[in-house]
Amino acid sequence: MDNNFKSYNQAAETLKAIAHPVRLCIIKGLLEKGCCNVSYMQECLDLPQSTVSQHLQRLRSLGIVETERKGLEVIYSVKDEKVKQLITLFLGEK
Amino acid sequence: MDNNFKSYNQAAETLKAIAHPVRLCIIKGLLEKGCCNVSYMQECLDLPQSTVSQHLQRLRSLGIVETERKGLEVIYSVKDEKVKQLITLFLGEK
DNA sequence: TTCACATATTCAAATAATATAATATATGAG
DNA sequence: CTCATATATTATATTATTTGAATATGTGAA
Repeated sequence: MDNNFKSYNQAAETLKAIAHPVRLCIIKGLLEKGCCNVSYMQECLDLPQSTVSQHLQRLRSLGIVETERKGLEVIYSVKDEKVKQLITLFLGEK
Repeated sequence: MDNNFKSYNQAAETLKAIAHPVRLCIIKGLLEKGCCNVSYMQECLDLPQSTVSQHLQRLRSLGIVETERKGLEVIYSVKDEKVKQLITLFLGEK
């Protein structure tokens, strides 16, 4: 049981970002669909636009998801491989 | 992107319990050592007894760790297999 | 029983996370 | 340029988490 504060803090930060039902749903959905724009997620989740956007920014700031602009839309997809594995582990296949 | 609230909430609850530097350290330490009493963890972590105990109770209430009393001491160990895999994934081998 | 030790629980204060309305920015069409 | 649409940011109120001192409980020894 060592004192590697930094790695524990870093792992905790990533896990906290994932540990929310809406963000789990976003990540799972992105994995199933491959990628997705914000409006579509917003419809599926039935949440205010700013709520969805803030969840997405949180995931993006940690490198969990990445974005690509396509005209007016911003397309999100899951980037972090460990997170992909984690979701498979906790939310089943696909 | 379905609406399986229940499973997302349940997964989020477990992940939230893990997503804290102290609790990560506890779980990692338990995995490395196999099992451990509270006083030892308290020393390693250099935190007040009630703080450590509260973190442990949170992990225990979700079935992430389990306990066995041995005289005055209570021995903790990691019970949840998915959590073991998650820790290996995020905090390296062992 | 009484005592010492190990652990658990309660309470209160401090801090962090969440949700949403309002506002701002970016892009493409006309 | 102006407008409409898609997305991001800010401000703030609400709620949840974390912490540690104080207190309580459980166990074994004498």
